[in-house]
Amino acid sequence: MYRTHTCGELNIKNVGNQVTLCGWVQRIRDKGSMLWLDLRDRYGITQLIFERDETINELFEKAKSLGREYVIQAKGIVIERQSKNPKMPTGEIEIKVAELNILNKSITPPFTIEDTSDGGDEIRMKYRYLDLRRNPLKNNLELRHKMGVETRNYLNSYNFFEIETPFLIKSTPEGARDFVVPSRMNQGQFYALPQSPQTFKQLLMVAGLDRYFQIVRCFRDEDLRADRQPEFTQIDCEMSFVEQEDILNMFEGLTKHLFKNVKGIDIKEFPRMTYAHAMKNYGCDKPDLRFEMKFVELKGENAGSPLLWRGAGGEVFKVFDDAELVVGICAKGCSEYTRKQLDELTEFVKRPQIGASGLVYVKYNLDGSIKSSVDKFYNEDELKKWAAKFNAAPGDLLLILAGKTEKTQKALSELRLEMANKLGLRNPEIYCPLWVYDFPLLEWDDETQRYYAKHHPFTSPKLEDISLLTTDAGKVRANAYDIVINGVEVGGGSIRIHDRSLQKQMFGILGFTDEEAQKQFGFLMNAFEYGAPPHGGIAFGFDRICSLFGGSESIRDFIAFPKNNSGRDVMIDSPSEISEIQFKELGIQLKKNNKIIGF
RNA sequence: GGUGCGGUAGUUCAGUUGGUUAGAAUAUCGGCCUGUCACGCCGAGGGUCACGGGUUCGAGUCCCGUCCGCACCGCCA
Repeated sequence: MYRTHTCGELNIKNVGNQVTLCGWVQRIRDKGSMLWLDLRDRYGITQLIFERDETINELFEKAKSLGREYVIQAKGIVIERQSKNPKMPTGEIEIKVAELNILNKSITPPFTIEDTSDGGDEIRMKYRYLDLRRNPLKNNLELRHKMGVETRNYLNSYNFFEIETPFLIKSTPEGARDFVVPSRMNQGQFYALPQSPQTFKQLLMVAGLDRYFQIVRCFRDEDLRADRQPEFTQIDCEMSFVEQEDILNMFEGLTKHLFKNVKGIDIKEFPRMTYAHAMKNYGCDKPDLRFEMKFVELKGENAGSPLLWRGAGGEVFKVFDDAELVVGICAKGCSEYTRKQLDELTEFVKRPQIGASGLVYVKYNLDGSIKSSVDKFYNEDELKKWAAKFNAAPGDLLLILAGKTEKTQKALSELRLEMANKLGLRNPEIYCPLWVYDFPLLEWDDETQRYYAKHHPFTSPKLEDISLLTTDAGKVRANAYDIVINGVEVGGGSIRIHDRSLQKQMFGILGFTDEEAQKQFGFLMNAFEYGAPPHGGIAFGFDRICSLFGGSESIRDFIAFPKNNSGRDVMIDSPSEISEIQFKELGIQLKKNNKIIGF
């Protein structure tokens, strides 16, 4: 037996016990004639003590020879410490070692294995197996494990079957780029890795399995971000004989179950908000509801009585006059912002990524006076009317953008988050989930001059909008919904089409000929002819919800072996070239630097 | 595909207008230390300044290109 206990469990009650511990050398404190060693494993740290006068010389010298991250086995007796350390769970005891075995040596690690390591991202990624020894990463993986366990517990209790679906499937042109895998046995043909098990889970519904889930890897060959990996994990779910309401309730339940059982937090009923409402009030379809700061329109579809028509002295303020939308937010308590701070906010919205042309501010000062960047155009009375419209109090700052509706909403939405960051309103310990529903079914793409499915092509249109499909398809709303927490889209789904002719019509609207639709998705439409039940589902971004629960924005910290920005695994150095033989077996040639590789 | 920031000791970083032998902290190694727990004290070693080219009497520093990393935009049904 290698060990009798772990390094996290011994305490004052164990004093006198003979124990054997195994672990890694965290740190050695060598005081000359006595030496302490912190021994670490997954469960914690236990201090070992070696004393020159009381231990045989050979043992003491062996202890002195150890280095960081050596793997050792120590046998000894648990004793009470003379000076205790209340900061650690095992801080009242230490092990007086009688026998020490070096199970494996370690060269000096490239960075320190501490909670706050001295290593940067790059080096820690290269030695990921060392980084994972650190508590923060280890705790993240533990959180992820618990999330998986609780997800299975909940869904199992509601009769969901966990069913695996294939990874080697068929490439389809819609949506994200596929990762493709060449087939050796079918030369010239390729599998694709699934972007999601979408069609398979629908076929499971046709099969009558009724309730399915899978915690499953999905693959998308698109550019990466802090919250996007080429392979990522979804909690993928589908149910038969359900309406939207049933799905929302079931998976609001799952989310609450996870909060309760993993974080110990009780969450109230989730607010529900239409897509249109979210766009109008927050400028985006995944609003962060930890704070208000709702949009107020001074001009636009929802402005009510316009306040902008007359400028002071009869002058017309062209920027506002010509704008499709004039909309702002009220930043509480920010009227004292300096010129420099306001300039920084202006720079923020003018960055190319945001692209607003400028920022109008109105300071509602504590003394009740008003100072704005448009004083030339609007007198104090008019600006006070604006302030009233924003429900602003003395001490508040109005920030106003104008321009094309979509762009302006997006820019103000970014500004809203930025102001909330500055005001400390985005506490990662507070969770505000909500449902957003009634998404548009389709999105028009100017470049290709066609509609794309906003969710995916299997999403059903709302019954009352179906007549619009042939007349004004862009206006059709879908039975689609997202679950949003703290401004993060953690999941989304829809009620699916289960009728062959409607599915066929949908492909038609997306620009597929009947032949193309049949070739790509015939298997699904054929299945619909054999008694497909009404069904719908949802998929949660598992990595994202884990990182959210862990209070982090980056999903990489919640994946054991993630890829970097360019889709590389710098530890194993993939992707990598393959041999000439492999090319030949696959019947593939590659042209690289004007040289043909393969054959 | 695009924008921005970055690449200097094992590691994290500093490095002035372009000017002598490129520094600090930490890690490593050696010495001292009987209650440490971020131990302390003394000392030592450690550099292809990412790579290639250019400007210059002289480049870590300025210019161009390449590579790599991070964040973001496009993209991600």
